[in-house]
Amino acid sequence: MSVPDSIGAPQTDTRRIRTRQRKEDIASKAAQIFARDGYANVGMRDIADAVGIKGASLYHHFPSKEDILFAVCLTVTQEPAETNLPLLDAPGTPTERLSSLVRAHLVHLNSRRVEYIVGLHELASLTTEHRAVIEDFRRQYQRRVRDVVTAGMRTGEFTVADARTAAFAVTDMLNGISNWFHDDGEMSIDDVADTYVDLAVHRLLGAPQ
Amino acid sequence: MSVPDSIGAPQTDTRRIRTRQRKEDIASKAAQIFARDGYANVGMRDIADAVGIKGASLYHHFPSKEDILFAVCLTVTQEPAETNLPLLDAPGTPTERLSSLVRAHLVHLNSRRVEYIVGLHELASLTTEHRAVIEDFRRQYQRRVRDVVTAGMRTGEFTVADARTAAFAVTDMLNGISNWFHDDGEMSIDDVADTYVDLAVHRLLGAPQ
DNA sequence: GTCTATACGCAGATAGAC
DNA sequence: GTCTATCTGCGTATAGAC
Repeated sequence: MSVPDSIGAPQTDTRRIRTRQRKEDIASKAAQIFARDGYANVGMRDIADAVGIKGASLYHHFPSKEDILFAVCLTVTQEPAETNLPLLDAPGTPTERLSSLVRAHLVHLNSRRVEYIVGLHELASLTTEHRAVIEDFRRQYQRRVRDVVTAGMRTGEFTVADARTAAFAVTDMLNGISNWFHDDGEMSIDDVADTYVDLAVHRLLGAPQ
Repeated sequence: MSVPDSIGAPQTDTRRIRTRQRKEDIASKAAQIFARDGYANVGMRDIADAVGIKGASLYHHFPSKEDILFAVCLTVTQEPAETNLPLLDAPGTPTERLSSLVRAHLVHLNSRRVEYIVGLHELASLTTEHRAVIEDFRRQYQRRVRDVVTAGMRTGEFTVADARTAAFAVTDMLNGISNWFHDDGEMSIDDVADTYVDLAVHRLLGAPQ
């Protein structure tokens, strides 16, 4: 409200944004290398090289190497939980709502493909505390998928017998894509999304059409 | 043929078998710890402790830690390739043959659950040469699944549009089970196998019944 | 085949200047 | 916010006796 604030705040914000972008750049570059070589086989110096700074400078942005891994894992668990799950609360049938989630999931997976590889493979290298946070997000996501499957079973749209197993089958199908899909292949991610809505929602779960 | 041979050979064989069992014991114990803590976070001393010997003694059985990992990875790629894939050459329709493969795959996965977790998560820590061997087995397996899907599409049993994508969906579903299935839950592995034959072969691929 | 003792290189992390 | 310099410990692997 006061004059000092209105002058000082923008500068502080700008600096904060630049710092945040640097953090995101580090996490993004690190994810690329982690995905290719495995978290444990990557040194802080390797990450620093990719960013264009020296190893010690990384510690200005992250307190430890494990915190970089944690940031990468959050990207593929917190972001989908916060961005995709609300789609399950939108109006529409279970078929429509789950189809939206599948599409959103695949768009996100495609935009963060290396992060998904890391997040699905390197959980064991997180501290117990960080791992618990990540697994909470995953459990939450899994539970919401299971719940919409149960909802579709109640309406009669989905014809499977066991919601829990079917939900695992669906999420495993979706996340598995990170291991074989490449942007430069014959199919676009939208092609894959169309195919997977058909395979998972209509065929596997039995939704009409 | 000579007397010395007929006396000496059994002893040598016995020793060879004992040595092999020791190797398998080491690989099996190592797989358990790798699956829980991650390959890179496990020391040779940890493995040795689990086996009941000292760290240095492991080098009598394996030339390096990475060779233990390689042995574990072979268990979940070479064994299924050699044991399960012949089921696809047996008499029967594509539906029947793929259903046999799915059941055999899940029985094997259940008997080697921790090895699957390791084999699916730690490939990046293999040497380039070993990794190539493992990926060859996986490609071979994936290709044979795709081929039987294609065969089923030709006979009209399977109603999917793209064999490659459908085959990935099926194998990703199957392997994903290693991350959530536990022997002590409500379902037996045979229950899961029945469910997955239904979900993957009949529902997802569209085989009648 | 297992042991004790040890070599030794690497990688995560810190100190402190600029 | 990045640098140079450095510490330090850990963990794979080896040597060689039993």
